[in-house]
Amino acid sequence: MFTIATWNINSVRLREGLVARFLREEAPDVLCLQECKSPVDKIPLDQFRALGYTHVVARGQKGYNGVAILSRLPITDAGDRDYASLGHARHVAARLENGVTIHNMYVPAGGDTPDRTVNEKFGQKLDFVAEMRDVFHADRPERSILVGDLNIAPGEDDVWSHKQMLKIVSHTPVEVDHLLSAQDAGKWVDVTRQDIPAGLLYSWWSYRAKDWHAADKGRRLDHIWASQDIANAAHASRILRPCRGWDQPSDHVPVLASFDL
DNA sequence: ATGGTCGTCCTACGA
Repeated sequence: MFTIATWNINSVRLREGLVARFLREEAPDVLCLQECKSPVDKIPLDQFRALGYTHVVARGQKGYNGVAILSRLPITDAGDRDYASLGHARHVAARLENGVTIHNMYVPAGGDTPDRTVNEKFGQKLDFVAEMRDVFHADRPERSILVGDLNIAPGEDDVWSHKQMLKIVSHTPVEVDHLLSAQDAGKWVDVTRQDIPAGLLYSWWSYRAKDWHAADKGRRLDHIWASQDIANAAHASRILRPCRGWDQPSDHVPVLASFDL
């Protein structure tokens, strides 16, 4: 059995202490981070190594984006892909010794206006997810786990108000269609919803709310998917809402799952 | 309808 976690950390350098606290308290075998906002050689790894996370596979750039996989199990680098040819550090893959491949993804947020004719970023987001669909269609994933900040909340219970979110980037029908097509092309199973099928579920709350907890206008943007062949090994999914209340928090909280593999 | 908050790095820009 192993556990995997995904967390958009919104600067790993600023929140090194929060990552260390999470690793001490939850001790996942693998932690996938997004929005590290750091070149790989400036990620503060010493504290993570001291906690047992001695294996690291990462891609980074200065100031923006960046994905990292920290593991206390041995992993090897399984490459990356420049989805939508943006030149951004938004994907990296690693392989465990049991043959499981882990994809760590950070899908573009897509800007404020859900119209690619006036907002280039929205088009890039759709193109990114369409390329995910094409890649999974051409080469159907096996013994694979895909995690990350997909920046899309697909279900009605993945947002605080389905009706009020229909024209808000992250929950528009065209984005949801793209994401579900990518999921279907790879025969990916949404592990979090397999484990917790009913009810509101959020992994992100805006910094702009006066009282994020009271307003509770959240969205489930962070996901753990498993390929069909290993989906029945997944269990014990959790979303750690309390992390949003930590000092100087990320606007995202960790999502976890366990696999009997 | 609007403005609200962060992080990075220099002044906006992306989220």
